Amino acid sequence: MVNTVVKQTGAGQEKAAKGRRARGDRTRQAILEVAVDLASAEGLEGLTIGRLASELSMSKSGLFAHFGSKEELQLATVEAARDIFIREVVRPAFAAGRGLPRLWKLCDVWLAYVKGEVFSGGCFFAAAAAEFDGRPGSVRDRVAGIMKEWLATLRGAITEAREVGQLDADADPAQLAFELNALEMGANWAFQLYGDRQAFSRARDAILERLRRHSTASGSLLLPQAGKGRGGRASRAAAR
Amino acid sequence: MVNTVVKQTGAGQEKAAKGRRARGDRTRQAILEVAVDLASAEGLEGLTIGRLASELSMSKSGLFAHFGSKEELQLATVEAARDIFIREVVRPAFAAGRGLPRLWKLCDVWLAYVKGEVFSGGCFFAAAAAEFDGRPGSVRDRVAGIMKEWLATLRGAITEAREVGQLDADADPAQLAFELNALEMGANWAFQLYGDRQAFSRARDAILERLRRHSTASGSLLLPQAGKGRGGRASRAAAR
DNA sequence: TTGCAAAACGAACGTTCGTGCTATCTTAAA
DNA sequence: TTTAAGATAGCACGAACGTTCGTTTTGCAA
Repeated sequence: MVNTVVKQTGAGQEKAAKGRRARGDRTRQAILEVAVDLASAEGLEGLTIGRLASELSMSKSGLFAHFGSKEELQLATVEAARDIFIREVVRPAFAAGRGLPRLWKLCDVWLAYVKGEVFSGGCFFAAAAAEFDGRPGSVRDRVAGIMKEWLATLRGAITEAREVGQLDADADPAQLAFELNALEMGANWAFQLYGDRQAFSRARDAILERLRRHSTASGSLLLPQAGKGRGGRASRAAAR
Repeated sequence: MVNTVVKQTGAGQEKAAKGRRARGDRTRQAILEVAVDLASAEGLEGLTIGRLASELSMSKSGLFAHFGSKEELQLATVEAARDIFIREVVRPAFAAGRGLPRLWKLCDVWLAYVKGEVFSGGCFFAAAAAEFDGRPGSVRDRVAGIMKEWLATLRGAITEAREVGQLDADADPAQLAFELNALEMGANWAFQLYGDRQAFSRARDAILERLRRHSTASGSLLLPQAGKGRGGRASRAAAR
């Protein structure tokens, strides 16, 4: 039953199965993989050690030993979610050129990250922030810190876009970042609560409108044309 | 200990203390008053019968008898929150004239409702929606229904404003309602997580910009002037 | 082959959860 | 003054929670 979690493969697995310790690390990672998905759907508090253990067909105590406390498990889960977020959203967006293309990509990939159900409960951090915003503690602090990172990333791309003359000088980075983030989270909210996929095209349209409004002549050429792309049903039907 | 909750006042109390039943109803209401505030801060699931009972200095079983199940308690709490929301937000906004004034008032009063901490955990429904969006059941359905009512109220005001020529004909009510709601919830999010009061002026500015963008010449006269009103510190310092 | 530390287990701890059952108190009506 | 219904309390339940403990299994190193 132990090896239900971590199969002792012969060789050629990503990280060579070197020592006893490595085995433990792989189990830990396997636990967190499930924990992250479970927590995004049922909340970090609803993420129960017993539930998690039975989901992985291992004992509560064996699982518990990896973390030492529920709070540590929650923190590790948050950290694992951050890794996934960076891999799925931040890194791909940074493949785009500095400034406006990157800013737009950040927003576009974020919407895809929710739409594609990278986490089955939508944006992990939107859920965690709502759950912990009223409970002081290390989990809350970490979640708040990560969302600050995200806002800083948006602000950074906006500032760059201004510096290279793609956005007007009167575009306030903090204000614009607030609005873009709010529209993204609004799409997440509508999709989670109503399964409303149209929310993504609404958010997309609103964001593009926002960006165009502050774009210089050279900047606006870097944005997708209206009615194109991953838009709603209507825009696809009207295209061509 | 009974009368810790409902004091047996002589007379002149709002509803005359008529019968045994009326007394129970008043206790029920007193329970819900506390329940709503507790739930907005700690969540509808974190709202515990034992905790609620000790908060009211009454027994678990005595309190429990009023509802029969936790789910019924949650539903009653949601309903009580809706009553408060209607009293604090919808009703005041409907005092404003039909169309654009009412639409703006809806947004403005909503921001005040969060800023003024009508519920100590911020917008009750934003919290409840985030908590229950992944758990099917009657609570989720009711919360989703109430938020649909709110969006419909926004859409209704937008449609009215269009009909009386205050908003452009090309302003899509569903799209605009989505954006206004997203910006409001964004302010709630920033305030809950960071205590950031500036978020209110950011949301206010963004909403006004949205409304002005779609306003006709006659409509724009009905909106507050830029940089005036309950804005942030900066706008107050710059005024006059 | 044996030794030994890491990993996982199983059982139990004390607490809290939601939920019943029954007795007692309060009070309008008879 | 008696009666009966409604409101509340007291107590107990089974389950699940996070956590601790001692033991067993596992697999590299000597």
